[in-house]
Amino acid sequence: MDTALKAIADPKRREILRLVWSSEMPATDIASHFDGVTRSAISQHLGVLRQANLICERRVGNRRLYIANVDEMARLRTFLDQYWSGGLDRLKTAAEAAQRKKDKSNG
Amino acid sequence: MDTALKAIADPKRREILRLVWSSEMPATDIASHFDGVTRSAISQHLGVLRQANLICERRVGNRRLYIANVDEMARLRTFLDQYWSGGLDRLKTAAEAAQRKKDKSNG
DNA sequence: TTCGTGATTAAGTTGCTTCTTACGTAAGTC
DNA sequence: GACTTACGTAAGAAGCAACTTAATCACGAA
Repeated sequence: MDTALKAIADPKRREILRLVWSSEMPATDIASHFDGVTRSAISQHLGVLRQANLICERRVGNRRLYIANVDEMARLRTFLDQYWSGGLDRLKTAAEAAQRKKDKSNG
Repeated sequence: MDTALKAIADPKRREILRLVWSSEMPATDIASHFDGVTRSAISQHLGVLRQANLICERRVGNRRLYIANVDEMARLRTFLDQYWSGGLDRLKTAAEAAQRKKDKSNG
């Protein structure tokens, strides 16, 4: 999960994810969306995204088509949602613990 | 926004944020929650979080109390929510563009 | 003003990221 | 087979990130 978070922390990689969000795209097309960066650099970004399981690769003849891994994206989103709501959970847990302590001292 | 994303990409910093999520905590207490890491290292993590505007610092006498910056957290969360739903927006925009093209060719 | 405590900052090490150039490989074209 | 296209991988440079130790700063107490 940490790998995925670090992967989307990079703006270029977020942009790549956007490009392959809803439809497949070959590596060359992805790279051509970025000016002043070599194809190799993009290929390495794709490697990072693949390692984070955020994209899927499919080989067709000469080319490799990439598309976002929606499931993993959803997992990441859920993880973050749980993190955001973690503060509330913490408060709740603390309140419950306090209640138990109180009950114990009163029993 | 990028700074904030990179800040929360680190597990130690996420843990720190958790600690100061709902109530202030002095730096020493924060550091004591981490084994095998010096106070200095934690202080530097606090610096990163402060630079990302994710925590607020308050000086009381000798000590510095930290607490999460809820507003900035909310902004970050919104940013990510918009990012996740960006795929749908993309589809929508593409569909609208296609529609306009169609209308134009028919008009 | 001197001392102790809480905490950051400085300096330096180690390791990771990002990038480029150069090379390698597999699939298509002639 | 020779050549091109589409890509990944290797190697190395430059910069950044995380950590440690040592020095420093801010404050309160004596």
